[in-house]
Amino acid sequence: MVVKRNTWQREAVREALGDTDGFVSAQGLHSALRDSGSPIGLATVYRALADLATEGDADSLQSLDGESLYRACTPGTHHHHLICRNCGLTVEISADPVETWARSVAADNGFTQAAHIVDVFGLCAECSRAAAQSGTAQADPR
Amino acid sequence: MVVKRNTWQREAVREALGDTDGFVSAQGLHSALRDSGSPIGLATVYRALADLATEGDADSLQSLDGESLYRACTPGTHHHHLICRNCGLTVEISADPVETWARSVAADNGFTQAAHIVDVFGLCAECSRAAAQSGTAQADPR
DNA sequence: CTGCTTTTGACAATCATTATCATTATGCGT
DNA sequence: ACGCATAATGATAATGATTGTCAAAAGCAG
Repeated sequence: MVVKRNTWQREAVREALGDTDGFVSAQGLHSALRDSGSPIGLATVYRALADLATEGDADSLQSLDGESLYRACTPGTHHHHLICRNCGLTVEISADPVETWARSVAADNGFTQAAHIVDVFGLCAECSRAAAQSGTAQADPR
Repeated sequence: MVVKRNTWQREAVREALGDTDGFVSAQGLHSALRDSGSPIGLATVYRALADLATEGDADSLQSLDGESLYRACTPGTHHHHLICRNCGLTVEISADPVETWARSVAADNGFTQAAHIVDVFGLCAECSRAAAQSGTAQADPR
């Protein structure tokens, strides 16, 4: 691969990722695109996502059950997420204290080009209530 | 499952995990045990590891290529990692400011049972130097 | 020791992701 | 605008880690 070409598929992925608010799995993004009428292939979504990640236009992290999740990464707006592990509700949160902490910790250890993954999972107010009522407040994170 | 039983297999896994210094994949631990003469089964290693993780005796994180890595975890010590995305060097970091921040952010939004993912990626001192010299500071994590 | 129940372990099943490879389409030179 | 070299696509097979299954083999209480 010496020259990179522009295809509508790549753009579609980029756009779909941008339209999504929280995190999406590659598979999820693929079916979303399919539902929107795009006959895009699964492998292509994976490739596009990987490219976006390498170019810095997307962030990737691993979900608790091993899926790779992606999110659009608008340069300039850096924020994190508070995610309900039951209903999937996602709240954007800013984490200024964490930003500075991450930078200093990295610097203290001689690391450069520090990026960080910071996300908080929990049960949102509603799901907390539901869980508390249903006897077993046992919420298996898996 | 009402009663938990003690088997030599479970102990073997616990011990093997303790003897290992860094992180091990389930598969890696399994073959290590096999090499040591234990005729333990792969599925059992997975189960034991999962149990240890739920009991808080082990930490688990996902490697960059999707494997689940485990490590012995002294109960009570909660910490995060600073990982070199080039050579894989891992430094344990404590993140007290982040802990409190995570809790308060979660509480502010009505979330309960907050867990968090906090990991910092970067280039360690050595790799930074190497990258700076080799013209293209492009380090593909994959 | 006996019996009931958990645990094991070999193997099949699953799931996400990656490789394959023939086909299509893009970008550049003309 | 046309054609060509070649990168990109996409259907599908392959891979690899993890989990489910279930009969057989322990553990533990009495």
